[in-house]
Amino acid sequence: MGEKSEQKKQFILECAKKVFMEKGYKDVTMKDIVEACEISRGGLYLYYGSTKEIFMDILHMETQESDDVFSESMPEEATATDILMLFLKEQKKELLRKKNSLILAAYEFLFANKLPKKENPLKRQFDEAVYILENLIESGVESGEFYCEDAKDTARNIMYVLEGLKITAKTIGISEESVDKELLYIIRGLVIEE
Amino acid sequence: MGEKSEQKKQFILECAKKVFMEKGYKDVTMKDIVEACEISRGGLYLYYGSTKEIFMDILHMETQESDDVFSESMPEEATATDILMLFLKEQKKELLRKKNSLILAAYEFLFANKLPKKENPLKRQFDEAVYILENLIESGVESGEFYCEDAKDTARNIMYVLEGLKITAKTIGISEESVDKELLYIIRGLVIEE
Amino acid sequence: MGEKSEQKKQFILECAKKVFMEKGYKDVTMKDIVEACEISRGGLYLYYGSTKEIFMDILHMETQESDDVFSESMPEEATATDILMLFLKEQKKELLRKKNSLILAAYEFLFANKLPKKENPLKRQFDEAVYILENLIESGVESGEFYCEDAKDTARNIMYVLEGLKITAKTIGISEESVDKELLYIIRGLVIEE
Amino acid sequence: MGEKSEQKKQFILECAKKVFMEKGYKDVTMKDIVEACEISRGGLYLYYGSTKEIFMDILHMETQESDDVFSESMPEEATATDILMLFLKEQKKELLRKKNSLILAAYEFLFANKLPKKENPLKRQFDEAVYILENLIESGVESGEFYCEDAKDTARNIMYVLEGLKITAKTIGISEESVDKELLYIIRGLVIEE
DNA sequence: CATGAATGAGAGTTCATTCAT
DNA sequence: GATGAATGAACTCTCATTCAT
Repeated sequence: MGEKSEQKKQFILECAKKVFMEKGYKDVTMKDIVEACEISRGGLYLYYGSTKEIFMDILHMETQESDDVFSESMPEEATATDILMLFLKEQKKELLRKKNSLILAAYEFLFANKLPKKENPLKRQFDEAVYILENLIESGVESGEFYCEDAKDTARNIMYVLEGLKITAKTIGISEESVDKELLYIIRGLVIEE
Repeated sequence: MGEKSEQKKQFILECAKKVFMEKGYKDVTMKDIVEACEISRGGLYLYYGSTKEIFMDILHMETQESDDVFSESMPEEATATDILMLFLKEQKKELLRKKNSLILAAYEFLFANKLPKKENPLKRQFDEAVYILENLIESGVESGEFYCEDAKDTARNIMYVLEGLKITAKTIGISEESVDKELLYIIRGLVIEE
Repeated sequence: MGEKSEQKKQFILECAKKVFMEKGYKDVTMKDIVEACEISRGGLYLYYGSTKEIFMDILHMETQESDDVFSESMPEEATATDILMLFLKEQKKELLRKKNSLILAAYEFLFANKLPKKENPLKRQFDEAVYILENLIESGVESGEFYCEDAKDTARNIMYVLEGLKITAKTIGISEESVDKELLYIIRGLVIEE
Repeated sequence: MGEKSEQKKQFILECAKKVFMEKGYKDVTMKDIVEACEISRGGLYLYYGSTKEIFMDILHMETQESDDVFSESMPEEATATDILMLFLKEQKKELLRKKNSLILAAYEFLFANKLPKKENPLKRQFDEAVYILENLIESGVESGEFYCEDAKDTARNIMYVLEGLKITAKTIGISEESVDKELLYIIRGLVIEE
């Protein structure tokens, strides 16, 4: 398969992604994806043999693209607090998003397919986020903005809270107010108020 | 439906529960449940019209039974710390359990069926746990065991962390060590060390 | 599955047999059989999971029924020569039959599925025919009708010739005249002419 | 089609032959042959429109090449008995061969495609073998090695036995011992023992 | 000539659901 | 009430065949 076929794969992934965002993982059939791509039944099978294959590629694609939150569009003189606030705001936006989210599909996928940790893109994403948060916290401590005994432990704790909020949002539902309250709790545990 | 029919329903729920624990929610077919109950196909339809109906009843049944953690087998003279430790230990046991858990099925179910908050048994369960934790924390503060500015906020935070650990365990996997570290983090944030 | 289901199976086998006689083995699909039986797609799968299963049952059924050639409708005073002639005549009829024959399908089936000898109904049928022929020849020798050095060897040889005629008829074709000539050759090698 | 194209056809036939030897006739798809030839899907269709066309050409090719058994490597002074023995030995080798045989594919092909006798290469091959055997027997009779009333009839009979052995080997299976016994039976019916 | 991506028909198989008994 | 045979819709997957390049 040459370059062209790589383009087609990309095209399929884009179309399929919409389907997964709409229907989650388990409910999606090859037929759904065929229809979303507006290609033929057999045509899809030239590139992918199952929804699982497709979803794994989407997951890899997605987790590659992300984490740019921190690097992108951040002014030079931003304080650690600024960055933390921005990060949490992004997370809030993501977890309150009703549509256009792959989270549900990703969870469903991981329920059904226990990946070895090395190949689990969400594991990588989680660990990376912890690492970045840790550095951020340390820099905040240095600059006197934050108080924190162990940056790594705190970073991890924040991530678990965020995961908890995410799954809560998707299962029992959560109000924006509740999210705000929780994020504030995090911030208050960290930032030194004057 | 008479009493007899209520018994039969109970019987079906018990059998179906095993299936859901085994296979999650989405993969379970009426056929699976028929086979687990060793009743006839038509027989099952006399009581339940879909796996969804069945699972909803199981969920209600389960959330009714639970929360006994706190009330059961707790000596009179137990301190708030004792009770908290016991609670967290229970949670740890639950979230590390590989089999015999309905968590996955429940998540899958809630992904697929957005219930109104009032009817969502997991919402009730979450709120109850928060309430109980809150009281526990307050009593710990009163007894001088804990330090805490806002018992309700802290209780909620702990619950989100636990939810985060639960979903992490089921998706990207988590080691017992990591769980312990996190629970310790919670305790250290609360208990006044001498 | 009770008695009723056994009847249904019989019914399916009868219908399927016609299909196999028509189309051989490999070309027959479950759909063909469904249509021949005039039942539903899923209905067939209640009884048989593949054309292979069906054909094996047909083969067993068929080889059970046969070999009655010798026992049926044979007058008491029939000589060995009479019986031999009748047997060969039956064989001739069978091998010249254009339609209504399972031979082709059976061959195709055995090409594709190497059965262990014990389970191969054609093996049993062949061996039985050899045995019966052997006894017939011996009785002919005793009565002075036949000359033969070794009845078993001769019986076997005759069966191989018949097999050769059968496959020839089905592949390169054979005229009735050629069959007659060959059967005559067999008879002349056995019967003592006056 | 030029010479070059004829070469390509030859190449395709050689590759396809291996596939047919491996899988028989019916199971072989154009895709299989494309893969075996390592050419493009469309490329194959430039030369052949179906597996049937391909197999017919292979069959013609094969039956042209054969029958060299008698002509090849036969010493001048060989007796009729020597030659007969060699012939039967060759036949035995062929019919016991498990792999690398087109017999099965040829049978399957002829089951599915009733060729007019003139175009049936196996018919030609059979007739030629009868003719050669007939001459051999006559020469053996003349040299006093064989006893035989009608050489043509005997030749034909031998060929049917061999066909019978061949199909038996491919369907119900046959042991080398059984083949030997049968070949011995043929020889004893012909050769004058001293 | 040669390529191989694309198409769509068709086979296999599984289940939710019904219904005569 | 209870049964389980029967139905048919839906999905997966594979190929023969075509056609733009």
